[in-house]
Amino acid sequence: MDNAKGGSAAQTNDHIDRQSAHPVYAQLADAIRQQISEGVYRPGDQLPSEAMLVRTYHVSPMTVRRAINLLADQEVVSTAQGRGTFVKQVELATAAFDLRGIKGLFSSDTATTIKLLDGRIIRADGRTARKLQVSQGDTVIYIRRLIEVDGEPAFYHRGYLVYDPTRPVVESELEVTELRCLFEGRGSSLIKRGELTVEASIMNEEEARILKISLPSPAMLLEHIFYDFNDRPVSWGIIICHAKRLRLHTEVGLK
Amino acid sequence: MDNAKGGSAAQTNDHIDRQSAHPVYAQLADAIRQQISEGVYRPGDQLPSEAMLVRTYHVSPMTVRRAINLLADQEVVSTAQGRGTFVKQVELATAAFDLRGIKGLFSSDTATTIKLLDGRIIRADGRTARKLQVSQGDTVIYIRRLIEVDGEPAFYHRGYLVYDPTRPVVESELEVTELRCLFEGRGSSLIKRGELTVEASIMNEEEARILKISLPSPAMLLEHIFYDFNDRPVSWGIIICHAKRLRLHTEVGLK
DNA sequence: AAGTGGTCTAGACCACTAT
DNA sequence: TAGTGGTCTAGACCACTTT
Repeated sequence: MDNAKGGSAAQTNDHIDRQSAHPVYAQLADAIRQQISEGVYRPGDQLPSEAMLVRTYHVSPMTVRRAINLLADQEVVSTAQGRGTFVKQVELATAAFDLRGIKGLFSSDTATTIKLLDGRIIRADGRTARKLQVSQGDTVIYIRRLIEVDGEPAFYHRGYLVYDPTRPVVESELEVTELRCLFEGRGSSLIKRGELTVEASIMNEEEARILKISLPSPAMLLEHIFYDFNDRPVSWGIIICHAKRLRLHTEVGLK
Repeated sequence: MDNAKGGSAAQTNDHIDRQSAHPVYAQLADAIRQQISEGVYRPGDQLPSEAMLVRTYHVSPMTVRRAINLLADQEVVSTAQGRGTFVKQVELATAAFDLRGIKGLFSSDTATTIKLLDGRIIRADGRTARKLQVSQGDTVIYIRRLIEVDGEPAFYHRGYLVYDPTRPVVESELEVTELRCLFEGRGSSLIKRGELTVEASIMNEEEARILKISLPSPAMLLEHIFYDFNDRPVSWGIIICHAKRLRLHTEVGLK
């Protein structure tokens, strides 16, 4: 408005498109992220104050706030009350690996089948009893599954479920429950939370035979345990696969 | 206000404390999360509408919005324009493992030392040349480090840095740069982004000797590559450790 | 005292979904 | 058409940091 005179100062960066389907706060966040990526603002640098951004981009304080919050959530900037907003340096510790790769195996058009190798009632040994918070010797359901991808054995799953006489388990259920559904987010609504641990391992003879892999072979081991809404364990188990099947990859910093 | 009559209907959940240092939006998010955790709202259930929450908790629409956004970011609920807000089911694929455990080794009071085993200029082999985007045979800096925790060998790091004649590397720098700093978030401000890959492996003879581990041994392998603000590779390397040193753990769902 | 981020209001308007 | 989430405004007030 007030730059009628001295026209040459036209900025190239205050182009917020009000007509766009892309929200203003996201456009603003993108604009700032872009400038960081281009090196306009370097790690450690202070960003323009929120008031300044309000004037520069002609948006309301709340909108600027939201854009900054977005960048802060993404670890791109950090804010300090009373001091300012600063560009963050790359921090390895915040790198996060996810299991979206595995999800693809189930949800997409990949030919993934789950074979039930074994499913029977056994008595819990010490380890299983501890994990499922039952007494040693109590009956639990033991299942072994083989997940095949494109006709090749890929994942070998051994799991233990608490045996609930009031809710008998149908065998056909076992084949799909708890794995495909959990990865797709259609998990049983009985499950409130779970814990996952990933660890490197060396495949043993049985695992190698089932997965048709020659020894010795590095393996990735995924242990999982799920709890219901009473915080009681529901199931515990281990998924094992060849190291190459479960490579965790992530990126830090800006693209 | 309008519940002066029929007093018995006093809710136990509309207790937003305006005096608290805990922001209202966070208190509201906590209250909703708590009710989900208690089973008041089950996975798949629809939450009260935002307008309803405004009336129930006597806060402004923006504040409700922010609370819901928080829960949506945390994968606790999902929103659908025109339909409503719904409680999410546990989804394994969104589980994210981070490296905060490693950070603790460096930043805390743990006795962690970094020993430079080797640091010299070599000619890049095919693999290194490809990773660092230089020509095969070009000079690169090769370093080997041993990270000891509480006097015990813990991580073995082999890295390659592009050799920049304009910015000679001091040996003492090598001992700390790029590792401690990167984990603590005080990484060189020259680095814009990086890629990390975690993979299971079996320790080879050299690695086992340096880490003082008997073979055979499962190992976790962390490959990393960093880029500068010109999107040119700066360094590439591999950190290897015993499987038990790098166990990735995470939780899904609600506590 | 001046400048910074942090929260919150009380609406308005829009886009989408159901009926 | 009514109800839902989604965005945005134009401030106000507060807490904190720096000078």
